[in-house]
Amino acid sequence: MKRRNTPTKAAVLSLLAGADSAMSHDMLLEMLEDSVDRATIYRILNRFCADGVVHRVLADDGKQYFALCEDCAQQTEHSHNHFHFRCLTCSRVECLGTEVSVNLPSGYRAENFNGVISGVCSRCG
Amino acid sequence: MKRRNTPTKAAVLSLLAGADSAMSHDMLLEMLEDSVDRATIYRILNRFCADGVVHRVLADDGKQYFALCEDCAQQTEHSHNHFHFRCLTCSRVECLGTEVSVNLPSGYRAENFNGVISGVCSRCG
DNA sequence: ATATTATTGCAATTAAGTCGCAATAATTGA
DNA sequence: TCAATTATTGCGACTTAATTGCAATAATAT
Repeated sequence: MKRRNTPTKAAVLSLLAGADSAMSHDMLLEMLEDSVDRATIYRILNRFCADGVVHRVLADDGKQYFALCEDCAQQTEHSHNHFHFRCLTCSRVECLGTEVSVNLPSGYRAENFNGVISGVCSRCG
Repeated sequence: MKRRNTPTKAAVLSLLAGADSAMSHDMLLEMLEDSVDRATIYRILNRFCADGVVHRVLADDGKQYFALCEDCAQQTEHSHNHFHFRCLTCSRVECLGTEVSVNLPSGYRAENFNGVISGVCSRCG
């Protein structure tokens, strides 16, 4: 399963790189002006996740949002224990820098972290 | 919109009260042996949420889970800043007691907190 | 007992995401 | 450079979670 470079893949990547917030499938689809099939975008994003290029956030609106793994790319222990903030007004999903550590009961092993706080951001408040 | 007491509402409430973990729609439906319509359960749970009887957790499997607001019932500031743990093996969603405080950038106002960690719990690990 | 209206059941619908499969197009190697 | 291999795409159908409209039912108040 060696990965190939395709125009669409590159386009999605550059959109994510240029974005100042996490993006959903619809947002990407819209920005690509429907020149690409929905399923293709889903698949590209899933591959990015599998490859650790991007991380996935399931927001409390039930949608998945994706953001580039910028800072965490170099780290060996690839953890995403930080929160995301979803603005109920402008519906932007942005990354809150602060890493959070939750100590689990003994015997528990964490595999995935998903923390979302929704509310109103400063520019909408 | 004054609330009425119905057998189904009481049944759902007692199931939630007796559960040691958060419950999803399907789980409730199954425990009620399909004697109640799906939509009814959804509506009852949404009313419970609106009334602050129950809190809703959106887990990273894309499903909603509901748990009684036990400890937090008496508090005036009704905050749910605690994590839930979803076991990937037994798929139980349980409440992690520890309250977490995330400090937002200035000008941000939090409305909702949704924190889920998934992994393997002690009895499955 | 009766009127009011919240709640229910049913069916249809929305929305997010996935999947199978044939067609297309990156890559690899001669 | 060209052909072979196979990852990727597009299309459509499908799955799953949850919501909604509406008529029928039943809990409450008078």
